[in-house]
Amino acid sequence: MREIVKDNTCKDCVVKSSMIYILDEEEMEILCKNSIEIQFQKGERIIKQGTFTQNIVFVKSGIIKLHLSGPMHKDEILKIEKGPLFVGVSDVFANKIHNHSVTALSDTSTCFIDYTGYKYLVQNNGKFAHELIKTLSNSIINYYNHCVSKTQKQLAATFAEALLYFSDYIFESNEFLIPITRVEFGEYIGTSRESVTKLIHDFAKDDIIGVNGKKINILNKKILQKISNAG
Amino acid sequence: MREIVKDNTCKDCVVKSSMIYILDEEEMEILCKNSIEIQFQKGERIIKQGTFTQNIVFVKSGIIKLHLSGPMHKDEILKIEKGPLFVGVSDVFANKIHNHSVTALSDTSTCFIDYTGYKYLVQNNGKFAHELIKTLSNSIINYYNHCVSKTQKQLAATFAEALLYFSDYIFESNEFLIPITRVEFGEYIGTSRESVTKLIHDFAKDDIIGVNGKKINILNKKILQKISNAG
DNA sequence: TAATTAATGTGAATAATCACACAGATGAAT
DNA sequence: ATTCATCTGTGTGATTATTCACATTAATTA
Repeated sequence: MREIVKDNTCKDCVVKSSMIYILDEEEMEILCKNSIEIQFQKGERIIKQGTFTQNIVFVKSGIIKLHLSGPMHKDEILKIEKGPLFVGVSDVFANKIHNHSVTALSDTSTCFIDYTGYKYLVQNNGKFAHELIKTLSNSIINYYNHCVSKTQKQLAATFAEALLYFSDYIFESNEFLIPITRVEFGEYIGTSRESVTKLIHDFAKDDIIGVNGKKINILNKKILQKISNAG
Repeated sequence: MREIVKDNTCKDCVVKSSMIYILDEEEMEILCKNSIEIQFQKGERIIKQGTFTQNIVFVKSGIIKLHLSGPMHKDEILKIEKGPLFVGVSDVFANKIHNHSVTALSDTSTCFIDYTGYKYLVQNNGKFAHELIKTLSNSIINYYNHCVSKTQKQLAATFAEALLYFSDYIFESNEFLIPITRVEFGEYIGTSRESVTKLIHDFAKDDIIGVNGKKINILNKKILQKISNAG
């Protein structure tokens, strides 16, 4: 973990979320004073569940997971996402305590932003608030759909969907390194490590994917989509 | 379904959400012009998934379900809630189309509010926006927790949790009529109708609950909580 | 490099869940 | 009252997924 403090980081930063474009220079200054740029290595925790909310975290680049230790103290991955995006926002507004953790799945570049400036802008810039509400709303709806899909589909279909998510959204390539272990993959699609192993081998056996450790090759995306849709 | 159009409905309405207290009289007028009070009977659909978003719906009183037809065209109940609360908010801000349905589980009194006034207030009253953001944030976090709990707990624990939810939150009584059928209960806790039947009978056999059709009597809440927590 | 830990693969046994079949109960519509 | 559709209870075999017990292979560190 490496800290870099700069003046006017945000103004000069090339990575901007859609929410930031709404702000003028003065407002950006409000948001960014006391902000700190921090780098995380793969595996490092960015936000820890149960700690007090002090910052909104802007993930400039990198792949991250949102995960939650459930009632049985078993970890579950809520979402896998990539920068640029804000994380920790709902916790800041809902609670004094972070509801879930955020961990880097690749080397990740972030800005920790003191939440007071963020809250000030929400109350004083209607467009900023509106943009945030849109983001939160989308987030809810996506998670509703994700959850229902996971519940109703059989394991193979959920697994296929996850592979397509990596291929089409996260990496935008048919060849990639899975950014998580088999255990984590189980925590993501709601099954055991062993079942993940078996699914991978079943799919490889049918020449749907090529596998070499963490390296995945989508060989037949059509069938993958068919399995995902068939449920 | 019965429509009642009144002038200044909201101002004189005794049922108010926390969000409404923020508004002054002029702002309430903005929100409520073109609002229509509509009554729904048990079983009637209030919002239909797939239709265009035109209104925010304020549920004044009554029990409702949010439900979503999933990828396999199987219905799943996302949430069971009671008024007063707003529904349809995330859909209005995220999309042109309703992502999920809302259906009355008891006779329900609502106000349909044209969303343009609502959006105007979000952009021009920072406190209103802030309050909405808090509500949405809480909603996300609750659903994260709900979902993880449902995934990780065994069926009996999820079922026990649902009974406690009805008893402690929805009805605030140890004796109540389940507001849903066995099929819907399955759609809510993620199992089949048959399994719900079996769970009910198992719990009744152990004298944890008394059952007579839809009528439920919580006989031993301690054990129910223990089962829910044990996972 | 050896020692240690974390991650992965596999088959067999076990458990959970589903799908179907059939019967009875309830309730709304005519 | 009669009809029809929906809702409910219960058992059974089939299907699906989990767990266990190891074996094996990276990855990390002393």
